[in-house]
Amino acid sequence: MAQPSAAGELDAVRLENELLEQWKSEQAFDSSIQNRKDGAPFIFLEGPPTANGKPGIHHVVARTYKDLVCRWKTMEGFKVERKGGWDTHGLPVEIEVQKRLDLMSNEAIQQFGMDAFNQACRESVWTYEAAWREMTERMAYWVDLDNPYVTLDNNYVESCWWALKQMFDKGYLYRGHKVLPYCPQTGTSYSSHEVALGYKEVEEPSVYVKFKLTDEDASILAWTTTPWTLPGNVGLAVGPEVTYVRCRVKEAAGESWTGSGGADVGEELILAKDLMKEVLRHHVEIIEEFPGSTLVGRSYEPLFPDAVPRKDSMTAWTVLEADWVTTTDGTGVVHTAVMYGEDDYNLGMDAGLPAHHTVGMDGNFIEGTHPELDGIYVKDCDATIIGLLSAAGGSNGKGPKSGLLYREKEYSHDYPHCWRTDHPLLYYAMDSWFVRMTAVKERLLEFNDEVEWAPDWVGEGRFGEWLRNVKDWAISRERYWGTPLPVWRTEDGKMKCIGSIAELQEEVAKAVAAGIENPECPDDVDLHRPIVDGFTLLSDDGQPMHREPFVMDCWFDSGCASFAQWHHPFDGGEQFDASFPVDYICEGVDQTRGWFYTLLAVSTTVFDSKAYKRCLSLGLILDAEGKKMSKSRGNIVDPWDHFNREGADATRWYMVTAGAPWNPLKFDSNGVRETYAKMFLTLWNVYKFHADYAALDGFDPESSSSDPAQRPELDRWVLSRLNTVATEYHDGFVNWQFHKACRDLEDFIVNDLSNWYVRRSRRRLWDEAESGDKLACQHTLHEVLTTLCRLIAPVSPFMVDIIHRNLTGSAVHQSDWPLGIPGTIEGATADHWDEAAAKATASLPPHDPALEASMNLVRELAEAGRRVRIDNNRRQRLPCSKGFIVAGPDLSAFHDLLAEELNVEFIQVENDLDRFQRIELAPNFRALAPKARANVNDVANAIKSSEDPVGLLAEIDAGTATIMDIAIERSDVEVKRVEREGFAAQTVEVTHGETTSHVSLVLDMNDTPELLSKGMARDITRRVQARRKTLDLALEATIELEVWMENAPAMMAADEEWVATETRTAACVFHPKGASPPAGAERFEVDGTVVHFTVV
RNA sequence: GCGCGGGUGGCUUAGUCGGUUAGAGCACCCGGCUGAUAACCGGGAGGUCGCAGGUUCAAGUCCUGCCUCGCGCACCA
Repeated sequence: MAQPSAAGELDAVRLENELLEQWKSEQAFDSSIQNRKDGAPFIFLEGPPTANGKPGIHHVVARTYKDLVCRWKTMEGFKVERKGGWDTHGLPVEIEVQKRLDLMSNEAIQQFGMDAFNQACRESVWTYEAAWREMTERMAYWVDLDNPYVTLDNNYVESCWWALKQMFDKGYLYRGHKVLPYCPQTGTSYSSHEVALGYKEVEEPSVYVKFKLTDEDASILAWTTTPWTLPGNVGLAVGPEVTYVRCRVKEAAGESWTGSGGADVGEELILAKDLMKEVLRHHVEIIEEFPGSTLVGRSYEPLFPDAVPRKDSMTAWTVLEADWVTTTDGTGVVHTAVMYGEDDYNLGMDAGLPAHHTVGMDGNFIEGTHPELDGIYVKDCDATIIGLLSAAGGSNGKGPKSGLLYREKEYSHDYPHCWRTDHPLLYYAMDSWFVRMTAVKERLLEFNDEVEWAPDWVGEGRFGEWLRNVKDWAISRERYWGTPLPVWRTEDGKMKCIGSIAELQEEVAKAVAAGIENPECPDDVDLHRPIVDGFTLLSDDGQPMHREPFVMDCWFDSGCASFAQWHHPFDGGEQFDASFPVDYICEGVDQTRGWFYTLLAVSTTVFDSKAYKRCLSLGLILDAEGKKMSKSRGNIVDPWDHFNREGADATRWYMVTAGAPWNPLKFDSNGVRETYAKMFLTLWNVYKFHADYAALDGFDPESSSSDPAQRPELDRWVLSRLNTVATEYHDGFVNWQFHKACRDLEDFIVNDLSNWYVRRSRRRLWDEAESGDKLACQHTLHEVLTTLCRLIAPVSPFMVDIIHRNLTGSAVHQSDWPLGIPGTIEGATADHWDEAAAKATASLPPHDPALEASMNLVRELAEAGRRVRIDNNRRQRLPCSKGFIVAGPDLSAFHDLLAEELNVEFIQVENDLDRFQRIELAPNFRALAPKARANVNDVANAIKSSEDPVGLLAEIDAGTATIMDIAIERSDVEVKRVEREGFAAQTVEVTHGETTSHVSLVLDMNDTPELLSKGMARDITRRVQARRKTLDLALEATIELEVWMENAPAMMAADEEWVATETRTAACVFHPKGASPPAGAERFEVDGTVVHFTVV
């Protein structure tokens, strides 16, 4: 029944594609959850991607880690449901549609019709859904894409409304007028976490401008990097404590002065004393010094007299004081344009400056600002403004002959840009809605402390720092496609927040009853613009209320995912209660200010709870050169390149082993190939070795048995190694060290399993007769392979399922984790379970550390033997009569194995250590240093270079050894035994727990006729085998062999026979000396012997 | 500018409490081994451990400053 069939050649891509079909028809994903329906729940929450962009390799990375943990936990017995999700609202969608329909302004959209526009958005959302689905399925990310949560669904939106109403009722939601980063191209303001996405270094003209005082012939100098804000200037701010100077220009500027601006001799300028050197390009004399406070109240000439109406402001175009003014930049005087800077705005409101826009929402100067500027995009006006200022008398005609520009300087700094359109953002005063995050800061920090972050420094450092500086969340957008802000407002500011469709219907009915006309509001009313804009509600005092014309920041939508995915609180109450807060989320580190934050922000303000318990924050994906992958760079790696070449297994394994999950991953296509060749090919060949012989022999693991305790050392060794490696692997998973876990497991497969166990076991399976030894080997391979399959399954799910199915008849993804299934234990939760009970469910082979240590030594000795031969020029195939093992633990159980590996006739244990070894003493610095202090090096040298180490050691043991007045004790030195010169020997150092010992291997280099004959037989055999292979003969095919030799050792009959048997020769002829070989015979030469042979 | 994380042979990387020969893989060269795979084994070449100071008997490791890359922050006027 579970009898394996032969493996066949590996075609990873075909294998994976066929398996995908099988999984689909078996509903493997679904049953993997159903199998655990009684298990403790482990709650995963999928961060919703946007389906209107193509999935790239970085999505594969994130999905690998999501999938890995979910599969692992499932195997551990937990019930891990995985609802897919799609983020469907917001700017990315709108921009895509705007581009396609050529609607690059808000007017254009409104002309086109909001209704039609939103319909286009709704469709555009799914542009790449098929591509996402294909990628997701192909990489075997198991997630329920058939019942995903979708942020545009009415139910989802209704839950978001509900959440907003909770905030509203708690007083966290408020309407404000603030200066916000604003993008005129998209016509929307941004929240700080969106701004953070778009900082770019730019070089811009900065200008030093003269503000001519009205009552005397002097100008105050101020600096700005945004010349376009100058028409809006209505004030200057100085630090009251800062020392300013008034100085007079003594002589014209030097030749080196370039660029616009300047000053005449005799002109008087005012600026901070500290910044004179930095700013001034003229020789000046200081006329007076004074604190900023004496400047306060002075008035100056507006730069652009018609740009801002004074209205009733008493303080416009005067000097104000502000304590945040410093002398680190500029002139120590801050140009204040009320509407275009946060500080400016606050200062302006306090001081009563006129709040008047000189720039429209489209980013162009408003009519009436200045004839040369009106209607032009502000960022295109730098040169014009500089020109106007520089004219004689300046832009207002009241300045000095030299104009109002003192100096121009290119200035490079990081400036926020729109993360969608790449345009510079303008700080712009506007109406907006906020969530009062500052009110819950302490709670945010407390909840964050409870989250298990991987790596911890993202939580403590990066995210913690963000929370400690938390700002109120600007959640409204002047856009069309999104969750509408459910707040209705009267003209005089009375407000209602609607938290459900039912409530909306109720309010609409009320309004209709009061005679306000309204469209129908059915149960399935579409909760989008413009439908919701059409409803007019009634305030408690009988006034009409209109909806605030905003949509929500789309990050708010995804921040509601933990409950909105269940339509909480309207539906799915139990499901929500049982799954909040979630156990695990995993996204790129770029989500720190994105989803990681909004999830916590929403859960804190709505539920006063954290939203997730564990968060794996992944590093950025870079290209092979270490550059960020981006469409514009054209260095995006298409996952299909690898899915179709090395397969998803290798791609996933590569990603996990390439580095720690939180480190930036340099994605190297070669690395995927290497992983395929090393890890998966090796695994397949080990499996093939087992399966092919198992099929041949009709091996059935269930109908035969082999007591592990009775198996040969080699078997018990590999099983113990498996135990050790599996345990460490599991610990790695627990500690998020997936990379280390997988690297070690790969090393086990390649080194221990393939290169030692299988290599050493090959002949055991060639035996055609049934034997206990063969059975032991088959059972061992069976156990090792099935356990490996289960360990690898969460990371790379394909090949191991094929192997597991063929070996056991069951799917690996329905099987149990070899280290136990805590999820099935009575009373277990995702966080706690009975450790002892969990251990009892583990299924690992016996652990035998002593055996592992011995085998380790054996392997070292085998390697030492090869070194000895190379050092002594003795070819590997020529046997030695004796090999001596000097010192070390008892290895008699491995003598046969060693003899074969070393190609010696006989292993002898040498008890007289001094026959082949001598002693070396090495200083133990750690012990010596405290005693010898500064002399430690001299003492150490004396010990190292001792002429008579044996004598010295004897003195030390007798307690009479003294070097440089320091008594040397046994613990001050390490005794090393090394091979004596003149022998064909090598010494290896082995550590057995605390103690290290030195074991030497000595080979007897003397030849005998028997040895020479044997060696020659092996050489001939090896050449004939190679010939068989090139002739592509079947394994069981027999041949006819003829051999001619010159200058050869005499061949023993037994050796000639051995050649015949090994090479499956029916008729073997060794021609006598002197016979000449036919032309075309194979020829080779070894140690002076020339051999010809023919194979027929 | 401030904060975090890096910088180790051509490439990728390990390096614990500071301990004296800085370890591995890929690639390269030489040799060996193989009815064993795209393999394996041995050896070799290749390193100013970003730079400069400092602490120490001893620094890749600790301290200070600087350079550089990445990420994050922002009241930058």
